[in-house]
Amino acid sequence: MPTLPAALQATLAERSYVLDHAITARMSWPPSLLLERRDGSCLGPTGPVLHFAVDNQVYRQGDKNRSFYKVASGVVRTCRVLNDGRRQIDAFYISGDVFGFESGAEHRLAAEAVSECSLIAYRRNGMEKLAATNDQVAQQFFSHAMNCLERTQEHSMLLGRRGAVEKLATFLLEMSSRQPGKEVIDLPMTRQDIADYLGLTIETVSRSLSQLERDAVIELPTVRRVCLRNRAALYQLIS
Amino acid sequence: MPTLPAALQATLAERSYVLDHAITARMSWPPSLLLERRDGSCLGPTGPVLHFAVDNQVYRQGDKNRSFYKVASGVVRTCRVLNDGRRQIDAFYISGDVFGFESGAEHRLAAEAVSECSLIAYRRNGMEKLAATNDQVAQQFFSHAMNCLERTQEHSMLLGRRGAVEKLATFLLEMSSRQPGKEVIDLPMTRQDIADYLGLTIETVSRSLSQLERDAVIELPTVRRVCLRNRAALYQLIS
DNA sequence: CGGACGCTTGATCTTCTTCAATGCAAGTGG
DNA sequence: CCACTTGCATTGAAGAAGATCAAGCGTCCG
Repeated sequence: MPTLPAALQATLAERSYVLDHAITARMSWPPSLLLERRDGSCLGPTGPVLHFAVDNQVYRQGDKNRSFYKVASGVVRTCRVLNDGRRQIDAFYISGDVFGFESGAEHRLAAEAVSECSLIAYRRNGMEKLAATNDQVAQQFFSHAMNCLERTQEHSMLLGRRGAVEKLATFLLEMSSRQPGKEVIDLPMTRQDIADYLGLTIETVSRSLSQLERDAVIELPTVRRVCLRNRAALYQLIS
Repeated sequence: MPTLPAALQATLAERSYVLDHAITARMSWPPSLLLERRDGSCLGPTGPVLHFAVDNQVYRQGDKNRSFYKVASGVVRTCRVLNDGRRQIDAFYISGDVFGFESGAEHRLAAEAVSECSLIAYRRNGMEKLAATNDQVAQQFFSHAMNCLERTQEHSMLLGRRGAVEKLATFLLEMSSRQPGKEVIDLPMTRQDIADYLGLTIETVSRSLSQLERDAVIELPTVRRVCLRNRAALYQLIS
């Protein structure tokens, strides 16, 4: 998914929802949804643009499911936690991604700000009415659900059957594919977040990264920045 | 999900598709879809009833995605395998469940017969045309996709953050909920299948079951039959 | 400068896997 | 009907991967 030009980003922050993901919407993982027309008018009944500080919750597990959201800037994670504190992060969402799209009356996953971020809220019942009358919107919703499903299935394979280093390799390539063109990846999330996404501990994440650096597959110029030195090796790791 | 009366099962095998899952379709995991009208007429363009012997493949990873299927009898598994042979089973499908519902041009998961089974095939392009003109069908498809998504997300939590015994406890309760009323569960799949579903090895599955039996939580009258002696203990395990 | 926070690294421990042997039930052929 | 094979399943012992526990390090920020 192409990142938006800075000017457009700025406009976005000003509550003008000009986006053009029509082409990419169907094919790519990032759960993008075309919620705006080309002329900039809004397709559905939106709520306000919301701002969240790091680690603030957009909604909790069990919260009434009234809205879903599109990331205007920043990064969001969705996750589930067991009552003994173990956490599984389901996905990370970056600029342009849509999350919080669930069918039940309550959110089954929590959503939290990984970094400072702004979100556009979409009222769920409004959008559902819209989908009922607008086939294209309904199609978009369906498409979005299927994309999420396929990605989650892929994630299950990862969690169930891959070792620590393989998990990290997969993660890095996934992150890379979402910041295309860039050879140096920015990791907006903590090691704990990565660990909870991959079903590992922070220590194992750290060790696996060090391992990859020792093997000259990656470089870690700073702690939150990764340079993929040997993509082929990474691809081979995930076989 | 209620099992069908024997007479109805027989009729079904004769290519008459009288089913009535309308009420359960929206709420339960088993991915049920209402593909037949109450009067017995078929809602969409179906293919034939197909029969598969144990371990036969309904379709492979990469096969053209032309149909999806409803289980008339028997059990089916969907899975992905890595090229070194590691396998992750995504789900088991029993009588009444719909599987093979994907949006891409090719199947990303394989589907195989766990036991001898018969399936009703539905042509994908026909159903898509139908969905485009029939809102109720489109709604069913969407609903189905969301159900699958939620179940897969739950499964991710299991794979990433639960220990062996917890995994088994979850699995047994899940199986139990799909054979409601029965205190003795039939496991139609092998230990290897269970292992690949839970991200474990057969040995660990076996040991965990023995463990649970030693703790008087379950009983194993035969190797493929489990009796839940202490449901409360199982629920507590999954906390 | 000092503290807080997140990250790394090492040592040890646990859990699960791997390897190998045995058991058990169903099916086959003498 | 009974040996014999065959295909799961169980069990034990050894090993490995990852978790846990415990320092230390770096960087950011007051």
